[in-house]
Amino acid sequence: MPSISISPLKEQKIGNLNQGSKASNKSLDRKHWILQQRRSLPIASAERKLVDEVRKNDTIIIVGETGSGKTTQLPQYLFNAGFCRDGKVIGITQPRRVAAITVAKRVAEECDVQLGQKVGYAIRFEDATSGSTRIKYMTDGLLLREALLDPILSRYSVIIVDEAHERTVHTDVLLGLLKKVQGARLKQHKLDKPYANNVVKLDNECHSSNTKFSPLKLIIMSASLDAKGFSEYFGGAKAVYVQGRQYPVDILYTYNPEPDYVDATVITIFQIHLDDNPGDILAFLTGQEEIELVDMLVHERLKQLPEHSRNILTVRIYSSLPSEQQMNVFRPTPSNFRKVILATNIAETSVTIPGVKYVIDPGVVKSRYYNPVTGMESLIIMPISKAQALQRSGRAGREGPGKCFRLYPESEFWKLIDSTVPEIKRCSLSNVVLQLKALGFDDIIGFDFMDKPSRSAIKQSLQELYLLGALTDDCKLSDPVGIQMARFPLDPIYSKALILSREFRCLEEMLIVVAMLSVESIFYSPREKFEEARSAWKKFSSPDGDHLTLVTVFRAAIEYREKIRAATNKENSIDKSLSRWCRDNFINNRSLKHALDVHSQIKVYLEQMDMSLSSCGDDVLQFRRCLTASFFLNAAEKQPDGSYRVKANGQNVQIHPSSVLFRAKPECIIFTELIQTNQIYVRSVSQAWMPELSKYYDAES
DNA sequence: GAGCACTGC
Repeated sequence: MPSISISPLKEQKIGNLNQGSKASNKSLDRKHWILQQRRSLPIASAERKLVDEVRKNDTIIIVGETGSGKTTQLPQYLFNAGFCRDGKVIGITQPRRVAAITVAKRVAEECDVQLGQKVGYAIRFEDATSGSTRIKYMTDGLLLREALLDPILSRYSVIIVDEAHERTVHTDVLLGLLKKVQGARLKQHKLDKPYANNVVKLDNECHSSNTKFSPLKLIIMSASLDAKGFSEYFGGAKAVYVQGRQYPVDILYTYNPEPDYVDATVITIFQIHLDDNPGDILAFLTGQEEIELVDMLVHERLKQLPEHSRNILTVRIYSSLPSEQQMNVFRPTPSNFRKVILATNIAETSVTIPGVKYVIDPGVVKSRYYNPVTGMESLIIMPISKAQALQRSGRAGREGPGKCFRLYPESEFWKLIDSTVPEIKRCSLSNVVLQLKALGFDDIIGFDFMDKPSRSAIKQSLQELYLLGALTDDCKLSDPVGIQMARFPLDPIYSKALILSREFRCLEEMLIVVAMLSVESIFYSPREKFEEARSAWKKFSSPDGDHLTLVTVFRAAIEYREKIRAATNKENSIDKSLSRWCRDNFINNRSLKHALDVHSQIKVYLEQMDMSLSSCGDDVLQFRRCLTASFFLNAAEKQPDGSYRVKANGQNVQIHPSSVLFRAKPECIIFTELIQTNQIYVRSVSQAWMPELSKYYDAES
């Protein structure tokens, strides 16, 4: 693999970005400061070299550690070098929404333009771009959606895939797609012969609309030091190394393996607190329960310390925690206190907490595991990868030299796998397969993935899509069902439910169900207020099951919001009131807001497809029929012992105690979630409608 | 009568 290294220390003049705007002294100071900041970034000295490399190569890999400035600077360098001529756009993808927004804001400020003009961003539910946008930050999933409408991504001259080392499903599918697009555009460019039709088929002969396309420049940016995999995948693409800005972190290992990492974490916290210099501690744990346990243990042992040593403040952070409580980690620590942050791997990449000097890494993570044979997903605690260990220790060196305590011997570290198994190899592929089919790739097993998912996982998804009617007998996308399904940004089974519910005249109800099922748990119950929460939920509960219960919650929220809206017009106070309503009813505010967003987004899609919202009103049976027809793959029958047998595969399951049907135990159920913890549970359960069900399982009945 | 890492369209 050819590669070059770039020294970060030499300074070099950078392009003129402040294009003659008059400003006050204060903002001149700010601009001067920004320019200073930009010039001092490690990447600044490499501007000319990088631009040269991009000119010379169609694909390059940029390896840059945190703090190198690659995400904010490179697009500006390329813009100044003329890569946006003829109105072309530089697109930069991010795995996370927050990153796309914050980076775009920063770059807009650096360029001294209004956000949404020259520099903009686009994420689901939010488009801050315009016709004049030339540097566009977006989530990788969104670019995939864009490709459905414009398969050769004709607006873009350059696409930068950032954080590629994270290897999310979206990143992996995007890499495969971009490779094809690049090939197709190059071929077209060389042919130099415009085609009349507007059909593009990427996996075969390249056709395009009657314009000539310039080649697509591809830049893959990764923070992991090993660029080999990316380079090989892109035919030996050149790798360029850019140094980061990171303080040294001392790595300390234990002499022997720790039998109980929770206990070892608590001991290490106190060891640091009593023996080491001031500085906050970040401890990585696997989940909510473990975090609560460690928090309790720390406070217990704190009582045994002399008064003057009790100056520890603990804060917890994990994703299902309400945002107000998440914000606690950013509150300044009282002087003389040491902050101990107990976090899941949300603190690995998504949230950066200032002030951390010590990291405690027990070396484990809770991770999703998918069994393609049973189609079941479960969460298991497993060892992290070397790359992950590196990422964790790096959290101690953001502001100064730090220390990382790995709660395992060094010999164990070397046994860890190099990098985390890409998500695409451990999740259901139904959505991926549907998207690829819609993009024109018919041969999924032969698709050029960077890491191929297992054959059985692909076959399982093809089978499911076929049963849902998205694929024809010869495995092509069906018209119109498959095509419509691919358009919805939903799980394929939910898309199918929407399409079916039109026939059953209950699209309005199904749209609510699908929106509510597409988000994290709607119900929020703090452990200490469990009973209170349960009685608050009672008023929403429906005897028919959890799905109509969700409909009731959604409608109650809308009704409440409209009532407030009638009284005040201020969006701000409407939001506040709705938050209060959520708190009073033990509803997760963030999840509900998300569901409202999904609901309105899908509604627009439905309108575009001329599917009008029809309601079944009080005809609950009609809704149950539709639910049964949509989720017949998820039907289960009661067994003599009160457990259930899934009709499609004979799997034995239990109704989860959180379901409204937990006690009622009807003869036959439909479920929309399957989860394995101590037992195999189904959640979100409704009564099936037998006559409808027998249509799908008539051989048995 | 249980407990769900983290993202994303």
